[in-house]
Amino acid sequence: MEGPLDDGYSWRKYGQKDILGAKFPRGYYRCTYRHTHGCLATKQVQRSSEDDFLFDVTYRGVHTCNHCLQRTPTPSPKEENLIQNQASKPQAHPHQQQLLEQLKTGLRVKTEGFNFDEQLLESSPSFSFPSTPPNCIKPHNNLFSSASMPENQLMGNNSTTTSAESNYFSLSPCGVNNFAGGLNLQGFDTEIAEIISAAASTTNSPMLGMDFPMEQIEFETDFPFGFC
DNA sequence: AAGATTTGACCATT
DNA sequence: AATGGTCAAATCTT
Ligand SMILES: [Zn+2]
Repeated sequence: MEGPLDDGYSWRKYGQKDILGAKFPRGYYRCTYRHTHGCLATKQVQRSSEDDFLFDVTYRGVHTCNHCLQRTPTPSPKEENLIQNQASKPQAHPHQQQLLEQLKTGLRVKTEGFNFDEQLLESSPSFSFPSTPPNCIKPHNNLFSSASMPENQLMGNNSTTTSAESNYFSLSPCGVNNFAGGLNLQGFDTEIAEIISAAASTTNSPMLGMDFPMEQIEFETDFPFGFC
């Protein structure tokens, strides 16, 4: 029924747990192609305690399944409005939805330096697996960045989804995480390749018009073998 | 029959 | 002992 919007990948649920403090259980998913293609990407979905239509989604690992043709994430299209969310912390960056997409698609993102977009764009589907080769693609540094993008989706039957995409993007240098928002990644230490968490709001209250659905993505990278 | 979900047991950490 | 994450058998869906 409702879950966070589709992120374009296909996942297989392998567990669910009640988490202390949370009113809803957390679902554990791993890439459908784990065995067939050895893809180790996983994600966790947790419905937010307070905002009922918010979901925190945490991605871990990158997809190495070049096969999965990822469908376009969620709804389609285009849209136009964006809403800045209240939230906020980060600086908003206007253009870059693509980024998001990429993010979502999991193909990494990170840019090295600090800043910006341009580079981000490069990360494209072309290369795929980071697994082995550390560096290159992914940034050698582990910085993690977070972005948020709002998205709307109506549920019920008709789904019109309008969505906006404004995103915020923030990067921080090695190690520190500062996303205030909502989640925390607990320790990042060992070997997590990459974690991305996103909170997506899904359906909203049908009637009320506003929700600002927002989706937030955060992710953390660990040094593949790297440094930092 | 094959693939996906559900769900409690089981394991690792703290 | 309490938590969070994963496994796997039973079950449901294609
Ligand atoms: Zn995958």
